[in-house]
Amino acid sequence: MNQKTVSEQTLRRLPVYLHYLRSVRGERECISATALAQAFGLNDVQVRKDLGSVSGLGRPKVGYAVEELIAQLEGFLGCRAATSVILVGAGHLGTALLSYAGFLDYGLDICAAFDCAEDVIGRRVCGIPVLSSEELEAYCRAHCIHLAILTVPASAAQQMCDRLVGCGIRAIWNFAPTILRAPAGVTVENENLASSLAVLTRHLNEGRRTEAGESI
Amino acid sequence: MNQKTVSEQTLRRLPVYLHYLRSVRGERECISATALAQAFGLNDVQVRKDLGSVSGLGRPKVGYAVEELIAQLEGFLGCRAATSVILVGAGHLGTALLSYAGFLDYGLDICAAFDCAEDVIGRRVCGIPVLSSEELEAYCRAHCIHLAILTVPASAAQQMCDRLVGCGIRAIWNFAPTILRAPAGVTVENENLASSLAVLTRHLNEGRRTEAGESI
DNA sequence: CTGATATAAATAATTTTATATCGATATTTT
DNA sequence: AAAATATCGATATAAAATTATTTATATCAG
Repeated sequence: MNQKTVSEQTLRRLPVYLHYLRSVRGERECISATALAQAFGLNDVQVRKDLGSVSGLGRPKVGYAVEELIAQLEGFLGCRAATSVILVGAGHLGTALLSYAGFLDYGLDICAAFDCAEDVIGRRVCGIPVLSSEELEAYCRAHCIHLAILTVPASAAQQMCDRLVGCGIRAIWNFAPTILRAPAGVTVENENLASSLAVLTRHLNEGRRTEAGESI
Repeated sequence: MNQKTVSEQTLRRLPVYLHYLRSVRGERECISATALAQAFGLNDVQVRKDLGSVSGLGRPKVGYAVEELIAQLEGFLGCRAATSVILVGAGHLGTALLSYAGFLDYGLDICAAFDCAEDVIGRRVCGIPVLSSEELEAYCRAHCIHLAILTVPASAAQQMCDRLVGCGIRAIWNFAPTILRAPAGVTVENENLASSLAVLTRHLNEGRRTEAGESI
């Protein structure tokens, strides 16, 4: 079994490779690490190392068999057995995520959404039922849900986080612009838009500064 | 001038500090790096180092003056002078972002959205006008736009990226699940949901494996 | 004024991540 | 069949980031 410990950075790149490989499947039988690296603007050795941690059957002069690699990545990332997940907060962003079909490709099956607004409860968004948040605890326990997507307003996030932890959730994907405090054993992944933004605006400002001269 | 080069990891944390500081402003005059670290589950030295790269006026036994620190972070991150930005693709996700008020806090001013669907063109979402994508080039040049948020379907992303580059955009915030190829000088920040997801599901699976025993 | 204490700042050590180098191997060309 | 070439895999090196340790300093209680 190839269950090596993969670094976090590598782990984050693997789904990116997978997505690309899926897009070229059929077009080509094999692909080299060099070609992959070029497609992403990465170092080829890095790609090889990343792939090596889940596969290890690249052939010199040829590369990796696309289908085989896809299968291995899917296996490693757990895209085969779908994980059931709930979404809490069926507002704009929540709805956007519900209607994003791509999740299933990565083994995520959103089975229900929860909200507290009367006018959305009982409706379906892309086939996914929106339930009253009062049913949250009962539903999670009954369906053994361990992963939740949190898209409520920042003001309600921590309170909802506590409720989720209370009913057995072990991982929370937080889209609310707040830092959540959760006990050890519960992972919180903050999808922090402000962070990405900081990187972009720095680039813009650097460009401007260089443009302006700044000669000695 | 404190214009040191800040590492990317640090840069990504700064907006998080800023957000937290804003939430406690008024409540307290000063705050220590230790307290900040605890709030985020980070190492206190790291917080101090991060803050040191933009500020450097913490006082022993007291910490940092909240208001002063906010001002310095805002200055450094460029939250003062708002950057004009356009959003391309007014679908679910696009609308969610348009209605997310928080961007202005980080100096982002979404001044227009573009789409090609007849039924949304001409409408306003949260006060922001949705224009026809045919007007894209003219608008960007007329308003000197350099930053674009891309929320079109993956299939249209690369093509739209090329158009944006063509009309002077220098930074693209890509939400489409594709890798974009852009010339040097144009930064593309991919908001990659699949990567975050990989981290979460690994945690879930690790938990399950440990739970199951795995004794020798 | 003095000493205890909390905290910042500086420095060092560790860990993680990325890149470069090199030999081995399969494929293609001659 | 032999040589050339592209590529993998492993190892080594370098860079970056995080964490630990130490030192210095400001505040507060007595």
